[in-house]
Amino acid sequence: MLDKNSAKPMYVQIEEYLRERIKSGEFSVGNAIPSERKLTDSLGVSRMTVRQAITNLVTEGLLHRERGRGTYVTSPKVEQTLNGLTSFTEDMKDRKMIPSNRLVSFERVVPTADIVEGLQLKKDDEVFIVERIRYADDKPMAIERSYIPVVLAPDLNEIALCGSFYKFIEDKKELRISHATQSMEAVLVNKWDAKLLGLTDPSPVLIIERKSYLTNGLPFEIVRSTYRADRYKFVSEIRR
Amino acid sequence: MLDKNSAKPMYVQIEEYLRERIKSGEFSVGNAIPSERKLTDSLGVSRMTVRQAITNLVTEGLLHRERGRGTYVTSPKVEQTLNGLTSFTEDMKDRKMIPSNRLVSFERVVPTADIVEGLQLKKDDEVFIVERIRYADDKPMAIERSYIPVVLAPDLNEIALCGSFYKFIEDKKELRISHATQSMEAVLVNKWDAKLLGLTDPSPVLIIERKSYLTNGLPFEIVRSTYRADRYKFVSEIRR
DNA sequence: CAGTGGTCTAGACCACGGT
DNA sequence: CCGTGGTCTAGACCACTGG
Repeated sequence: MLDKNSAKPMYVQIEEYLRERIKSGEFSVGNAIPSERKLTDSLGVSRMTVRQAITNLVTEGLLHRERGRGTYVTSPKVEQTLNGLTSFTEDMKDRKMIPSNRLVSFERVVPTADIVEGLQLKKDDEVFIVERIRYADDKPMAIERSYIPVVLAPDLNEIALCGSFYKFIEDKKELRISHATQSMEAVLVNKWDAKLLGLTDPSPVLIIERKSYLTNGLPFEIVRSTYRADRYKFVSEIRR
Repeated sequence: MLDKNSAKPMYVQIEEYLRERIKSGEFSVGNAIPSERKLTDSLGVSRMTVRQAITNLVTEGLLHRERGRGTYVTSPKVEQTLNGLTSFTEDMKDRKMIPSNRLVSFERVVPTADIVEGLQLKKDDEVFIVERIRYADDKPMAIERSYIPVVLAPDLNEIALCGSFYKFIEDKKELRISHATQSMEAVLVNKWDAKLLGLTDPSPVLIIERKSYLTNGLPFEIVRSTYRADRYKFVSEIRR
């Protein structure tokens, strides 16, 4: 069942073990899983190790603990992938749509003051500005403009942009992405964007600005997007 | 410094200790805090206890660990309160605006099928429907319609609605709130809502639907809101 | 190499819930 | 009362980063 010699830590194996039993219905929604001490015995590990696995699943929202009673299975979590920091590509795949995109422009310039401040740059530091139109199922979904400090990825080029930029940062540059702050508002589309998005008359659009950070606390990208409101609904999960 | 006999667990005291040193600048952004073993010695607790405190601060996003190097302070978290599951009242206070509201209607009815399904009700179960106009700085901000199962709070009345409904649920009813799922989209306002919100002509509004859950996995409230897009910007923080 | 975080053990006592 | 999760100890070995 569990492999003590595996490279996988025991607590990860225990997480998978519990996840499987829950998915299979052996431990069902609303009911308690075996107590920590029972799992300790049956799995042959120490209680702290069992607790580490359970704690992770509680943080994920799959289980919840009740002192003096037990540990229970919560809702089935349909929303699994809807959270988290994802790229446009991943986002559209989650929505069962086929993503594609067209590069409109790719420049290297000294940015305006708001970007300098937002990306915590020094005076005269350069950024790449990448402007793209994003499609879902071959219909325009959003206009996207990204600002990326040149110093973080001096070798960024149009080819690297074809794949996932997040993957590029994490794999090629050996930097780790931590989190992002995002703002969203609705406005009426302007004429220029309307043309690019294939909209007519007064149509609402969603303006999303996202700033992404590395684990060292430095911002590495600002993205400003304009989404067709008739095709895009933003879904999120909020923890108390 | 730390009080072993306090009702407060040691790891909570250690969290507070670290938070204070970070706020005071003694442990500053981008730099490492003392290693786990040094904290173990200087605080006179075991390493697992120190780790528990640090793990919580890492989950919060205040620290991040680097294997073989150390534990570092991340960005100052301006967004502190912008996340989390909050009520309209709390939300507006965060934005330095004064919230108020007008009760439009308060009914007790058997709801439509979508609400029955969304709240996992049985046939003929009743809900309260609370309709309110929400104001910020005395100007209309949103129209809000809440659906709450009668069975969860049979004594709900207009007075209880003056305060925080979340507090009512948690304190009076001894239920614990876990999380919520939320969707947000932009549309053009209809004539009726335009009148209530004081909008004219084609104006965009944000439609937000939130379903909130208890720790036992059951939904306890659905809220459908229509926000004036010209006055409301939705800000969130996303973790990878 | 010494120092760091990552994982794990085999116990312990506590506070709480239900019988 | 017993069983539950909550907290805590005093060690241990590992894998990784850096000088």
